[in-house]
Formats: sequence, C-alpha cells, structure tokens
Amino acid sequence: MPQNATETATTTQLNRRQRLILAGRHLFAAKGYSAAGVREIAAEAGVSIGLIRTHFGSKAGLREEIDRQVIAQIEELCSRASEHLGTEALDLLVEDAVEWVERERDALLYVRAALMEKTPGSQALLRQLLEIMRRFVALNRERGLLQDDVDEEWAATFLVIDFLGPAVLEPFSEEEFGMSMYHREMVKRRSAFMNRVVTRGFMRS
Amino acid sequence: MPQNATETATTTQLNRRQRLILAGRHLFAAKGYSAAGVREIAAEAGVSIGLIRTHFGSKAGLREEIDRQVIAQIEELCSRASEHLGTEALDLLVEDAVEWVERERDALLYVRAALMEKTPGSQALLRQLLEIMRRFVALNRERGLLQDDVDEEWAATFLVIDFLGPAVLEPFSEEEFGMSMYHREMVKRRSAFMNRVVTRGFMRS
DNA sequence: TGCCCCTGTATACGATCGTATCGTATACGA
DNA sequence: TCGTATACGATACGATCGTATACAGGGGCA
Repeated sequence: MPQNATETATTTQLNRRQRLILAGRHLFAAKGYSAAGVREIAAEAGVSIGLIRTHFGSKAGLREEIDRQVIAQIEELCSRASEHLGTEALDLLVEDAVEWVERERDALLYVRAALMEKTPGSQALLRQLLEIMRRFVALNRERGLLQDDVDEEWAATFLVIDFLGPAVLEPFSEEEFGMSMYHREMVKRRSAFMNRVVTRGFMRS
Repeated sequence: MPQNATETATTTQLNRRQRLILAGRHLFAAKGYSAAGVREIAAEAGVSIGLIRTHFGSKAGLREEIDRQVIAQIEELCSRASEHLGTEALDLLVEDAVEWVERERDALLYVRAALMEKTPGSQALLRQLLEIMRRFVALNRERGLLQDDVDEEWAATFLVIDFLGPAVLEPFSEEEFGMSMYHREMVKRRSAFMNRVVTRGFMRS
C-alpha cells in the first residue's frame, strides 16, 4: 500500500472511513441503494469490504452515516439561506445553492436518490428541506415581501419542489437540453425564469 | 387453480400477462427496479416465475413492456390535455391529471420510480412529458394567453417539474402534511396556489 | 387418434448479494 | 518491551438473485 510513512493510524482510519462514505454516497446517488453493492463501494474507495462492517456495521449503517453527513451539509446551507430575504435575495439563495451544488454535486444527487425510497434518513432530509423553505417564507412575510393571502405552506412546498426538480431532471438534462442543469448558462436562464414566476407569473389571467 | 371453467386460453394468457405487468408496475414503483425481485412479482401476480421469461424474456423485458404501457397512458392523457387552453383551462388540465392519478396511481408512482434510473424507457417518459408541456405552452402563446417575453422552454420544464413534484413527495406526504398529495383537499389547495403562481406569483418585486 | 404448439408450473443452476469469521499488522499505554 | 485493543484484509457462508431447463395440460389440425 503506497501510504505516507508519517501517516498515523488515526488519519488512516478517518481517511478510509471517509473514503467509504464518499464512495457510498457517489454510488448510491448514481445507481440507487439496492443496485450499488458493497464490493463495488469498497473497490471505489480502494479498501476491503470488511471495513464497511468494521466502521458502520452494515450497508444500511453506511447509508445512515451518509444521511447524517448530507443532512449536516444541508443544515449549513440552510443557515446561510436564512441570511437572505426578498426577491433579490432569492437570487442570492439560488447562488448559494448553486455554489453548493457545484461543490457537492454528489450530495445533491444523493438527496435525489434518497428521496426515491422512504427511509428515516430520507424523511429527515425532506423535512429539513421543508423547514428551510418554511423559514424562508415566514421571514419574507415578516418583512412584508410576500403578497397578500398567500398559502404559505404551499409556497414552501413549491420552493422544495423547485429546488429538487433540477436534480431529478439532471440525469436526462444532457440529452434533453444539451447541457447539465447546473451549467452556468442553464442556471442563469432558470434563475431568471423562476424569479419572474414568483413575482409575476408567466400567464395572463 | 381456481379458474373459471369457461375461461379460454387466450383470456388466461392476457390475464396472467397483464397481471404480471400490473404487479411489476406496482412493485417497481414501490421499491424500485433493483429491489423488486421476480419471485415477489410473480407471487403478487399469482403466477409462477417462469411466466416472466415466457412473456417478456427477462425482468428487463417486463420493465420495457411496463414502460410502453405507461407511455401509452400518458399519451392518452396528453391528447386530452391539448384540448384545454388558458389559465382557467389549467384547472381543467389539473383536473384531468388528478382524475388520471386517482385512477392510475401506480402508473404515476412508476413514472416517479422510473425517473430515478436512466433507461431508454425513462428517457422516453420524460421526453414525452416535456413534449406535452411544450405543446401546452405553445398553444397558449398562439392564443395570446402567455405574458410577453416568457422563456417558453423553461416554462415547459417548470410545468414538468410541477407535475412530477407531488409524485416525488407523495411517499412522505402523509407524515409531512397529514394526507396524500392527491387527496381532494390537497389538490384543491395546490391547484389554487399554482394557479396564482403562474398568473401573479406570490412575492412582491 | 396422434402430433404439436402454446401457456403454464416446478425446479435446478450459476452468479452475486450482504454478512460473518479469522488471521495479521499496527498503534498506544503500562 | 510487552499486552491489548483496534484497523484492516482475505476469504468463507448462507441466502437470494435472475435465468435456464424439464415437463404437464389442453385446444387445433391432419
């Protein structure tokens, strides 16, 4: 094994453990939980299968740990989202989210895949997304940035759907639109359209 | 086997074949393609596993047939959608879709599950949904029901996301909202909110 | 009546799944 | 320097996967 001689046991543990988490997140996101095998995950992480049992007890335990890490990431994203308000701030929120997606694409695709099967982890993921959007809506209401008589619960749900939508379409995006949903040009057009929709809509009454 | 004595071989074939398709659609939708086993599908259909090979060649062949049938159903839904126009017609479109969802809930949940993995069938499903929405947008533009300077491609994509969104959230809906996404009350609120969004938005500029 | 294809079941097969076990290497405290 | 706990890899095990094979009943036709 070509390891650095000064590498301690602790860093080795963390590295391998984290490598397994990253490999699992990537493969679960790409193929789904059932289709991704432990041997494949261990191979991508460059470790032996036994380590999954050592560190996480089982394949399900690995998923739970991944869930925890992804939830923590979204939590962090959420904390910054709360700093933004209003419609011009919607752009900032989008920018934040886009920047996060670029940096942690696997995490978003993992959320996408996790929502496909109902587990405690995926339920928690969705609940957190809803919480973020509810807070965003409530804050904007308090600042008078919401129109009158808005169904706030549905507004929050709308924002969740709108956040997840591109992730759901992402695997098909290249074929249908000629580029990734998170390509800069795509994000720009989408951002412009969504900004228009939430403030004016796009159809005449 | 408790079969009707007057049942002919032909109807038996169709029944068992169709039972396999319905069972497969249901289980693929509920657990995903990988997690649903052929024995489980055959058991739910009340037939032996060998029939899957007889009628569809393989598990993948069964999925392809399910894809075809679901695509045909959406095609039919699409043809009626084209009859509607305008914002008040958006209600009718929603009503049509909701009626279809009630009747063929498994079909929609199958679409949801199919979009999770990229196959020729799922790509075709998504493309068809996009086509439906593009036509809807184009028709409305021709009738002058679209606002000026609308990004029509994104409008269609928006409608697709909006159509799929509730299906994606459906498994979590009971916990998060206390009822199904396709409960009448839910549909009513959602329909009202979406109608408002596409015509006025919900935030002040 | 005999032959045959079609639909169908039961069962066997090889591969792969997730998990368990065991041996070894390494790090750390006494 | 030794003992012990832990990290890690190699491999075995039982279960289950999708698929293949063998055979049974039952109309249609010569």
